[in-house]
Amino acid sequence: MTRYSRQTRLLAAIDCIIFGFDGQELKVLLIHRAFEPEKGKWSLMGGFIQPDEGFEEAASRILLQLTGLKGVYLEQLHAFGDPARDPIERTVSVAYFALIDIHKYEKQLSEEYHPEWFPIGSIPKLIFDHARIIEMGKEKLRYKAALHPILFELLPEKFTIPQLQSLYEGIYETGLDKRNFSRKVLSTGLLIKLKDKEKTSSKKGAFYYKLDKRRYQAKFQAFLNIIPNAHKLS
Amino acid sequence: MTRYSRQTRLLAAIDCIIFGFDGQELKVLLIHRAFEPEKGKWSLMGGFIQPDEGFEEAASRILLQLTGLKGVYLEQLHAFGDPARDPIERTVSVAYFALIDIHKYEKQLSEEYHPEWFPIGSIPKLIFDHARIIEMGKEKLRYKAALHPILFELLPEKFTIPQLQSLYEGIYETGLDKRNFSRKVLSTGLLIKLKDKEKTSSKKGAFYYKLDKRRYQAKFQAFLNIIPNAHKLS
DNA sequence: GCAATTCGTGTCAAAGTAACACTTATATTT
DNA sequence: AAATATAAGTGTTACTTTGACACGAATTGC
Repeated sequence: MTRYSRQTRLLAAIDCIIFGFDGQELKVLLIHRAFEPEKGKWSLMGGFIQPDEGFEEAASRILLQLTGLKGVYLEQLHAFGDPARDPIERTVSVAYFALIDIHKYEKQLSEEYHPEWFPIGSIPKLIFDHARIIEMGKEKLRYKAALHPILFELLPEKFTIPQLQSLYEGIYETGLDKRNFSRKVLSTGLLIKLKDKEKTSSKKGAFYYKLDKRRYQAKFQAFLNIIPNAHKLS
Repeated sequence: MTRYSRQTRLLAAIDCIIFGFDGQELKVLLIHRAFEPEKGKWSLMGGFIQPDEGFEEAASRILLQLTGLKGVYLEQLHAFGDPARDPIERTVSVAYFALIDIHKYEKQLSEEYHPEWFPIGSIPKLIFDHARIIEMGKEKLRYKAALHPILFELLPEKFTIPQLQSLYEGIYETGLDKRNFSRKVLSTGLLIKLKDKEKTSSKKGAFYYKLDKRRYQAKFQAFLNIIPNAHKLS
């Protein structure tokens, strides 16, 4: 026996939602689709799964192609299998989302795709079901970030507490009390205070912190509860 | 343009983890695989995705085939894509998990598969990567049930609070204080007390409750936090 | 009518949460 | 050099939630 008989075979693709944070709002990196159909339209970065390539492997490859980045936070979001989602030929898509430091991304790498960052609230019209994929990705990011310290993946190695707070405020589109916020994040024990300050955004300057990577690994599953009333989230 | 050229096509299957609760422990329904390879070995219930069939649709079909049940709680768990997971031919699997009332399941329906319930702690050797799929399913169920009221799906329409508590204790393999437990579940406002009692398991008898379906829909996203120290879960 | 069993409930101390305002450090302006 | 403007950093208090803990109530079988 070498194959299963009388079964339909189909294409499998990976699509990546690439999230970044510019200091103000959550953004998504989109490309101009490189081939027909819908060539030139806005799309998530994606690609077909190659023979002998696993899903994570394919997702990393695609991410590397567009951003030049390796070792990035990458998580499977959902598999999309509507028979009509690609009009040319049935293609299932396994969607991943990646969290990257937006400053590490070098635009010039990928001339071919003319990528651009879009605020999560102003996504252009997208091909196929990519709008729905992004919607689900945004929800999962909010959900997960309310419980686990993953948003650090969107920041540079050194960051200030006000920057971290802006990030949470941007993701949840809400204001947070800075006294409560700082008390909570510091109480996790995940942050190490550095000696230098970030001075561009205030006269006084804010101390830099970095992640305590050992504890980050260990406490990853711990619930942060940064967001008051996280249970009211959709 | 009718097809994408130079891309490999592959098989796509659905596998279903069917969870049930017998009053003592969490169980999984397994079958004897019906065809080669590994014919007769223990396996999750599954099947190939048919042309023009979406994932949820396929998962429902497969569940119906084995259990005769419709309208069951069904959620996508994860897509598995290791190129070598099926030795015959590359097959990706989209795994779903279902929560059913174990008493509604009628064994005789599915002669073909010789299905059996196994306690989650005593799963036999399974084909392919099904052991890992179940492991992930168990974790996701625990994770999700700590935050959302999904375990009701495992109980009959009418149930008592002691039964509900046994369920939580079974899922989390822990003991719970009945005073605190009852206070918490009642405070959700999801339960409606009925006038009759369940009398088989105690002399005094325990009042039946049923779910308030309106509030269940509305509060589904609400965090229950039934499990003290849920953040210590793996 | 006595014993045995499981159901059902209340209190209290501790921890966690959310609301709230002022001082500090520094750069810029006058 | 003094005044001003700006964002950083910090502490207290009231309230809510949590977890630990024990006994009376209802019923059955002996």
